[in-house]
Amino acid sequence: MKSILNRKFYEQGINQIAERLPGCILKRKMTPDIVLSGRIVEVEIYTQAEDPASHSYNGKTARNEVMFGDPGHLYVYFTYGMHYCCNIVCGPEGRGDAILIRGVEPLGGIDHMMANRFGSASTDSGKYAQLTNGPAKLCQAYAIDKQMNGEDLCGNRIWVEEGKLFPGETVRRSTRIGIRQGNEMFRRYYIQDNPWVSKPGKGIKFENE
DNA sequence: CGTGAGATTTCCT
DNA sequence: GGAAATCTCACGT
Repeated sequence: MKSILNRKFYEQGINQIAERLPGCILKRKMTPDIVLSGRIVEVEIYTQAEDPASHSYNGKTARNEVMFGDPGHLYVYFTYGMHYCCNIVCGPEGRGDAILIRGVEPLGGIDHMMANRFGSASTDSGKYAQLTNGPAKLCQAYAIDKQMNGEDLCGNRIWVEEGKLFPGETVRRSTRIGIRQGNEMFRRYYIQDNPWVSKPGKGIKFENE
């Protein structure tokens, strides 16, 4: 069993956390017998101070207050009237900084993920390819909703385990997806060519091109 | 392939 | 009132 990322990990600088998260394993215990797991392949940074795209940019509200709390907790928000997305709160406390998890590669509990997303376990390869390659998709697969908002990632319901990149894998950076402001910053980190990375829309710029 | 509508919460103007 | 850190489905090419 790999080691669980501890509070110290989440108290690092947010850029360093974002660089290290790809390759790490997101796990969620549903029951003592059912643990969902997947490898993080894509994240985005949002910060309060200089980022107009961040929910925290205009200060604390009832919705975003978790972002301002202890690092290493989960910030879950509801958007577009339909979807939940989950973030990892980063430090320091009092500042609204967090990292959005945008894509994971399913590893364990896949039948349960399929049931959470499509209503029943399925072997449909088309559905499987759409299981967790987007922020709202992976939340649905992991059954993460507003009840998980504020959940401690150093607890025993949901956590992240240490992971690494395989030989040949590279973390690249680009501008972020689906935002109108702050879209000049290279704050999206993803494993190049991994099929579970969400599809970039138009207007995305890549670093080193 | 592409575009567009609809799901309907939370926040800001 | 309108936009938003999204996704799915329908329809036209």
